[in-house]
Order: sequence, then C-alpha cells, then structure tokens
Amino acid sequence: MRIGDIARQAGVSTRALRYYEEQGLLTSARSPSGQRIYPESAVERVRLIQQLFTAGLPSRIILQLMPYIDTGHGSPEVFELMAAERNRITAAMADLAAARDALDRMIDIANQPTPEHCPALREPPWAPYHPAQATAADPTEAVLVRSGEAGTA
Amino acid sequence: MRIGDIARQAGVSTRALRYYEEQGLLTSARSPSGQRIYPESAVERVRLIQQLFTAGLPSRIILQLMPYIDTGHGSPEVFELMAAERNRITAAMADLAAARDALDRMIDIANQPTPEHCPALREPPWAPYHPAQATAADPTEAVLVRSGEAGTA
DNA sequence: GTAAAAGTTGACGTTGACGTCAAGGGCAAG
DNA sequence: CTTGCCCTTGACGTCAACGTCAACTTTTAC
Repeated sequence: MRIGDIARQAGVSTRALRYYEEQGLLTSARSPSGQRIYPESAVERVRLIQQLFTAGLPSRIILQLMPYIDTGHGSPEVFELMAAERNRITAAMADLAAARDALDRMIDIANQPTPEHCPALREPPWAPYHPAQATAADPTEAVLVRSGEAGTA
Repeated sequence: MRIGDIARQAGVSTRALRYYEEQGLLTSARSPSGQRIYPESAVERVRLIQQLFTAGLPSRIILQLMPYIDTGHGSPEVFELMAAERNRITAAMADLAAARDALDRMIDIANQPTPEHCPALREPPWAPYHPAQATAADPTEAVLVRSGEAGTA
C-alpha cells in the first residue's frame, strides 16, 4: 500500500505520515522508484499514534513507547513511562470534568427562574465551593470586559 | 492588589496576566504611576480563565463567554457556545479514556505470564476490537522503529 | 503517447499561550 | 543617596504537529 491509501484509511494527511516517519514513529519500505510502501498493519499503527497524540503525548514520548509496541517486551523505564502517562491522562480527565462542571453551573444558573437573573442575588457561578469570605467593598472594582462586536454575520 | 499579588495567589505568571489583559479577558485599574491595580475577585477570575484554558478553550472563545460571566445574562449565541464547548469537553474526555484504555491493554499484556511474550501468539495490544481479517502475508513487513539510544544518563 | 493523479524532498508558514530579555520608572529602607 | 525590588511597555523567541507551496519524477488512465 502506498502513502495515500494509508492516509485515507487512517484518516490523516500524507504530510502527517511523512512527519511520523521523520520522527521515527513509522517506517516504510521503498519501491524501486523511491515511493513509500506500507503493510496493512500500518493503518492500525497510525491510528494508535493518532490516539496517543490526541491524548496529549508528544512524539518524543510516543517514540519511547515504540520499542514495547513493536516487540511486546518492555524495559522498566518504559513501564514507568506508561504509568506516568496514564496518570497524566487521568489528571487531564479530572481537569476536563472540573471545567465542564463550571460550565454546567453557569448554564444551570442561567436556566433558573430567578427574576431577571439578578446578579446581586447569586454567587458568581464560577466560584469554587469555599464560602467566599466577605470581600468587603474594595476600592477597585474596575474588572469588566469589553465584548467588542460579536458579529455573527 | 498589584499584579504580583494576583500572580502568586492565582498561581500564574505576571506575563500571563498581562497577556489576559491584552486578550481582553481581564481588566485592571491603574494607579497614578501606571501600575495595574486589581480587586480581590480578580484571583477567582484568573482561576476560571486558567481552568477554561486547561480544558482546551482558546482565548477567543473564553472572550465570548465573558459577557455572561460578568453580567449573568447571556444571549442565545452564548448558550449555544457553552453547550458546544461542553460537548467538546465530553468528547475530549472520551478520547482520553480511549487512550488510557490502550495504555492499560499494553500494560496488562506485559504483565501476563505468557511464555516470553511470544509476539506470534498475541494480537497487537493496540489493535481495536474488530477481529482483524486475515492479513495474508503481505510482501512488505518493514515496519519497525529505530529506538536510537535511550540514554537515560 | 499524453495528460491527470499521486509521490518525492526541501523549506518556509502557522497557531497559541505564554517565556524571556531589554531598557527604563517608582518607591520604601537604610 | 543608593540599593533593591517591583512595576511598565515592546519586542522577539519557543515548541509541536503539521499546512502549504515549489519543483520535479512516477504511476495510472485513456
């Protein structure tokens, strides 16, 4: 299979495939004229690479994992690396959940039938849960944002 | 409060705060000599901004959300935006979970007591679950990666 | 044979959230 | 007065995963 076939089946650009090869993540045989030739398994490999990229692993790290992926045999350092990345991913999921909750709180408050969303009645929807010790009227309250023009033309 | 205080309390750099202001996400009053003065609420605001950045929202989008955050009153477009970003976050969490599962499968297989991790016996640990229709010996199997030197000096 | 489609290397461009100097001003302590 | 710390604006650097264009060769379709 040539590069375009792999690209289509894996859903990436040919540029990405050449980049992966450049980074040492992917290797290809060459036809007599110099074109890259891949086995079908390359499609799965590329999908794995994509998955790891999506999870935020940089190519450097993915490269470290490759020896295990290829041989099924890993050094202790590789295992530590996998465990560390697993932890990073779990932490990232928690961060995402927290941000989603913040958005949810904003949305929920917007949907509550409080009369005209009176801002004086609510806590800021983005405040964390500690009870916000009375921020006695401080002299500087000039924290507003200018929303320019939305222009949803 | 001056910029250094906010930076410490919110756990970001002063450069970041000036960047937020530059992007319209944060406003400050100025002292007679031109120094930025913030109310205490700025700390919470910066933490929210950071949370949204961490969740992958670009400053452009955060800027769109600011009118609601400030006034508690949102246009329909802002609600759509919040819903869309909520969906993006949920999708990102699913991607992370999938990548973590892939890592888990790799780790699990490594810990199984198969004799010498014989690569001929196993499916690639990173293969998805469809049963991989017999990839009849294709002529090109040159998909190996060079791991350079690890050099954990 | 001829044109279109696909592949090659090389090299520069992009994007976003800052990091990092550079050069200078303001202000309390000693 | 000087030392030291914090502040200011301005501007260039960074890093990663590609996008994109150029100039050219190979393969494919008719």
